[in-house]
Amino acid sequence: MIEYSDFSKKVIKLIKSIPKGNVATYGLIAKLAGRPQGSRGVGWLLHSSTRKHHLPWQRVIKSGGKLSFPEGANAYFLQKELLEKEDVIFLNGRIDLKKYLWKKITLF
DNA sequence: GTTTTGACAGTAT
DNA sequence: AATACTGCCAAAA
Repeated sequence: MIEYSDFSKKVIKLIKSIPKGNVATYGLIAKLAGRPQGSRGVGWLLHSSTRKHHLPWQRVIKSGGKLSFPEGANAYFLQKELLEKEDVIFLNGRIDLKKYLWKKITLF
């Protein structure tokens, strides 16, 4: 049975490990997965694997704390709402990465 | 095996 | 600040 690449598996695992109330950027995920510049692969995997693995895709955002969708898109508001439900507050349309960026610490 | 797509990031203009 | 261009990676067609 063919499986995903190590990169993909790591990405999936990492995303599943994002604690509630935290967010991660594509670049960060890619970096942790071993491909510092594979943010696009992460994005692809994310939307592609979300069906198979119930991934918290809403916790994965673009650099700078911005969502991956243009304002006005239905998915944008959906994601925003999901995040706010998890105590992630939006400031001026962006997330405060200083507070919510997942640093892979999880030493709660 | 080559081309296309995809929910990106970084730099330059 | 906003846009354009480039670099990068993985999966599907």
